[in-house]
Amino acid sequence: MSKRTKLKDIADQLGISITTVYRALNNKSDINLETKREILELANKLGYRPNLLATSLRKNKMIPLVGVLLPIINHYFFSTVLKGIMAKAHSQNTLIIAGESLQNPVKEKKILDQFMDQGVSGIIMAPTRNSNFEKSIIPILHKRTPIVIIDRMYDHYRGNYVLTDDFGGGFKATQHLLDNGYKRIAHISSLDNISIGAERRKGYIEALNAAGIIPNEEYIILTDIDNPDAVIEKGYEATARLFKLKNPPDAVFAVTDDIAIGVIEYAKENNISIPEDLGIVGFSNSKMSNYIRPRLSTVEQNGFEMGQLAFDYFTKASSSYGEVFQKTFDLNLIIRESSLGKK
Amino acid sequence: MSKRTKLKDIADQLGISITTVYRALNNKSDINLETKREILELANKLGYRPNLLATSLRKNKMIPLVGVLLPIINHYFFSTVLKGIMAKAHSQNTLIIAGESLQNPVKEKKILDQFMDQGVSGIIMAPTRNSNFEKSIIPILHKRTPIVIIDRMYDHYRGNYVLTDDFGGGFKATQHLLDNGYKRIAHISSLDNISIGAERRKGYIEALNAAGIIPNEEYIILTDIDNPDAVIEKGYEATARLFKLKNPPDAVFAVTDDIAIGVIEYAKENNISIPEDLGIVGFSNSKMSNYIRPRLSTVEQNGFEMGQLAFDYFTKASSSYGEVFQKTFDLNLIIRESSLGKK
DNA sequence: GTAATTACCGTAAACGTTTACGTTGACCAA
DNA sequence: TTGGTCAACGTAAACGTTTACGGTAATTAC
Repeated sequence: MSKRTKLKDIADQLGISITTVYRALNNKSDINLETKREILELANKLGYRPNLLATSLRKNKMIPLVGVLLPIINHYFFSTVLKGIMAKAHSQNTLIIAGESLQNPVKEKKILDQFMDQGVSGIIMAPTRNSNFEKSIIPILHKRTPIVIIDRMYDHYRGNYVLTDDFGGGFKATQHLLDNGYKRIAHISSLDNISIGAERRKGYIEALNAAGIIPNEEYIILTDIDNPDAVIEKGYEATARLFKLKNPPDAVFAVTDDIAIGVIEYAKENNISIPEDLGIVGFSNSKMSNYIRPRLSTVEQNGFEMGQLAFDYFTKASSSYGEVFQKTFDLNLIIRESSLGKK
Repeated sequence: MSKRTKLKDIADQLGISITTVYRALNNKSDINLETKREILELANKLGYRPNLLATSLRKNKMIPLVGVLLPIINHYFFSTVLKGIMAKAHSQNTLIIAGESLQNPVKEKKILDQFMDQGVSGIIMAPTRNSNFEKSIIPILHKRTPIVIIDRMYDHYRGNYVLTDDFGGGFKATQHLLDNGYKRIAHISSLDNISIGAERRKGYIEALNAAGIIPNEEYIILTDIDNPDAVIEKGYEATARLFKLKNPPDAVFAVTDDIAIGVIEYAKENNISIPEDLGIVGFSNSKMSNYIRPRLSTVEQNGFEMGQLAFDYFTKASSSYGEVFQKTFDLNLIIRESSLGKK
């Protein structure tokens, strides 16, 4: 593998100066046409490509670059977050380098390192695990690169973030089911390592408590939602477990719309009618939730808006010293057919 | 706006050398603890951030960067393509800068320019319009940056690409409807500016011709699918138009799953039973297509595999002179409930 | 006492491109 | 001849960080 050719290589081979070569390649004046022709020919032969690091350094102009790290890319909510970030970024001539952690803390760390190596001027990320805080975030803070956390939270994080009120969302969803007459409300949740799952579960439990209902351990199922292509299936399986209980639930609050769709799939196959026999509420207002039948009641999450705000926070954080920007969006319940109450 | 502080600023203010400042900020040895403390304090006060251009230039280390430009980001097919590209890229320590053209040729050109300015070592893109070839692509080829076109085509493009056989897909879908007894098959297509729409439409027409059926102009509706959030609605409207005809169709081949879902929505609202009164086939095998009822027959497109191959082609093209890599995937029909034949 | 070690710090040259400025020789006018 | 103009090219200093190498003073060893 030969080294990359630079101006000096061309200059040396032709016995002329770097400046002349530069002039030829950049259409500057003060150069003989014949010389120029020779230079262009050799440059082409050697496959010369300017080193943009040197160029930008000298010209003191660098396109700002922001790293965006999300757990899953081909997922409606996260890809919409990315869209929101991009909308703002493009309007400010900022480029986005995107990475997918696939819920893998090792991969997350590696990508963040690459972001830093590449010289991003900021990072917007949804952490995979609650446990990766020190390894992933601290080193970045130490290099004074602005971070904005989105959607998910670390316990000890005190920096910029754009979150949603997952607790409140879980609370509202559960209370809505209670209000519509459902008594035995189950909850299909994620494993403990993801903050959003824990928060929504807390909201669910708190809503039950507020109604004087003692949460039933059997009604809470923790399931692995790491693999996006298998989540619906996971929801199906969890529902199957719930309906094997002596006293099955009459409603399910699902931590995710995809889980809820799995619940619906199970109900359809087993002739359980929704919402009469089983009320369902999902989470995120995915595109699908509005077109499945019965149309799925869900908690609205505006990924686009969140992404835009996250980028705004990055911008602000970049031009301020130590100031911290934080926002937790309230979540609205979208009531559709799947939770309209028992017959 | 004050200038960005550099090592020299700190060195001057403390009356020491740049090297010492450097040692303090990078945890090198050969430095007095007290000096280090002073430097860190001042650096923090001045908000020092290393210039990563200079760093990378000096270290002669630059992480390879590939620009990926897609029409829409929060769309199942394209986000899955992106996922495929990333899977390969991450495994090879390559970073991805992603852009969204939103079907806007001006935006497309601008983002491509930014990619080049940033110094990408390659570009993978799905073109927005058939018309933007010269403005967008030629300048990149001229700079000898490898390009891989994905999913969509330019008429005069002769470089690397990863496509699907949209013509064949349209043909198979239409023929399948014919085989299942549908006679009056309509087609909801995209506007002419997008190559995939034109190809699928050709396949539809060819299949009719092969069956000895003269395509009916009234059954072909061209609709704008640029705005992803409105596509389902567009499908709904197009269907409404079809059913206002004296002789409405008994089947619809939709250029997109989202369009097909709009068709289904219309059918449900108007008590048109699927597949008995109306057969439907979509395109792309979106996640939703398998969970909507009736489950949607569709043409399978493996975005993940396409993305992976596109990245492989970029890699190959980078290390070869002039060799061209091209692949057109055959498409399989996935037969589900929405096209099972007339009663 | 001298020699060797150590802790701390500075000098200067890189990385590749860009640019202000200077130089050379040719040509022409007076 | 002198002076001036112009085309064509070169010199050298930037951009900010990194690093090989050298230097000084103070400490330790013998």
